[in-house]
Amino acid sequence: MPTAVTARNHATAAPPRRASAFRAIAPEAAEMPLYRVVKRALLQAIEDGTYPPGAALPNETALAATFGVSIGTLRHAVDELAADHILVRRQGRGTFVASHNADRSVFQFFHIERADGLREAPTVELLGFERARLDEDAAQALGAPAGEACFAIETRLALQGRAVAYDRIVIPAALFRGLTEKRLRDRPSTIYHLYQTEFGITVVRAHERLRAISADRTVARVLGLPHGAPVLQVRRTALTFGDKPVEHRVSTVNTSHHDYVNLLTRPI
Amino acid sequence: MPTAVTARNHATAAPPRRASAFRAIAPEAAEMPLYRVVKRALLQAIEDGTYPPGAALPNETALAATFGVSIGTLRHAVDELAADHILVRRQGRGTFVASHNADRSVFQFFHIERADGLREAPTVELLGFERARLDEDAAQALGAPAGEACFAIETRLALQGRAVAYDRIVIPAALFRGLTEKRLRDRPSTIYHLYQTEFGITVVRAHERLRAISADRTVARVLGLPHGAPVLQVRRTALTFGDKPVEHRVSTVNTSHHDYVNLLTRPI
DNA sequence: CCCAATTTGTTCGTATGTATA
DNA sequence: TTATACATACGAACAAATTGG
Repeated sequence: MPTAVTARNHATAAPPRRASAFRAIAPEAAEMPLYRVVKRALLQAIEDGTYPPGAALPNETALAATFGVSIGTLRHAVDELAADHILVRRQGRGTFVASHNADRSVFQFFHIERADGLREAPTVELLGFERARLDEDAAQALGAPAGEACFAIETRLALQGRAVAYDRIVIPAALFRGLTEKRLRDRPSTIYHLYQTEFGITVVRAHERLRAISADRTVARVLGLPHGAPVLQVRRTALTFGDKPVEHRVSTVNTSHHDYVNLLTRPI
Repeated sequence: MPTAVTARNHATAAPPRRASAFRAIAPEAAEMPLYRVVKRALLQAIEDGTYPPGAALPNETALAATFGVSIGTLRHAVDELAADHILVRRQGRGTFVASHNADRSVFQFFHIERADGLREAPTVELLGFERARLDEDAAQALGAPAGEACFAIETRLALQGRAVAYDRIVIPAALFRGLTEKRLRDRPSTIYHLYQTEFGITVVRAHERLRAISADRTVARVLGLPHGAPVLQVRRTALTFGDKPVEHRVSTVNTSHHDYVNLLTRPI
């Protein structure tokens, strides 16, 4: 729950701007603007489950009162969280914690579309599920020691019945305690939705590094390509709050009929 | 020059919110919020050269007065333009029209970096320059009829002396009247800086479609790769204001030692 | 080195418009 | 229709960064 703080009066006499009780509980934020302190507090409340995914936040007036800031300052904080896809605002309804419905996962994290521009959600087929140990690459990506316990998941993604990508996913076992092949197979929605609803892990952003490689035997078999065919390799690190890595994924994509699409910067 | 408008008083009596002279000069914006009308007017002023790249805008108080809006509304408009990299704000100095210095071109439009994460600006070598006619692909990307006159430019990009990318650039001749190989070769900075300073064309964003292909003879020769090696093909359409396409570029990248990097969403 | 002027950044508060249930 | 919530717009005061004297 966000900490209640005493209201401050800005225009009069001159209460020192940095002396609010609110700031006192976040000493590391000493020289941070107030709206950013509020943003952090909201993030913290989302992380610790005070406001779970899909939940509505209190209205702006109430939130501002809770934090002891003006509604303008509160809105500034919420604006940034909305820009980061952490919150979703809906006029007339409220402000909600973003949840990993199919749309979000597809539009924010899935970048493959047909060469003619048709965009749709892939069908996912589970090819493998096993307990394993982090190899060097995955360990580095996850910021964990090599050899640590993990789950290794393999899936094949298809668009219009055509196999398009072969994904090898590595996630730390410590974060996903109790994951079983059955739970993974029976998930009703995307895998990021499963992370969120079953393990309380919300993927908020990711970075990807791409290169062209030749299909090895495994890739060729899974994607139905000739051995040695050029394929796109996408290495993704998915991050949760505080830029903590929670998933390492290597996608190998057949780009004969599909493209990886990158829309740079925001539209005007 | 931004059009001066009579100031409106919001809090009192009740002058109809939609009846300002400002709105009257932009009838298509009838149902657009005021801050967005201001944003469009600023964009227009930047496009038509009232505020050229690098120029300082009048200060916020003056701009707000010019448009006849409150400073909060003016700031809302400027905020969005800054988020779009059209304007750059500097506390204590002013607000400036973004210009295509090397940094901007590199950080906003160049996505190749060494596999170990080292990021630097490429050295560019001009391989070819000729007048040509738009082929089907380029015509579609540029939204122009095939066969129209264009310039076809070929460059090789190197990082630390190693050839990394082979770029084929197509730009409409009509937009770049007077471009010569010498002017291109003698440019002091990036090619987008040349577009901006010599032809008044500012690239504000772009979209890219990526796929893996096999190096043909030309690519193999230019990049020093074996024929058939897997390479990354990046097809970029660069856009200016109003999402008007101004450049079509096909980059072919040797990703043996470098990656194409995509940082998804904004940092928190 | 410090001071004053200028400009954006932050914060406050209030009133009204618009979408939703 | 009414109530609620976010969206837009107004205005004011002070903080912080920059520049030039």
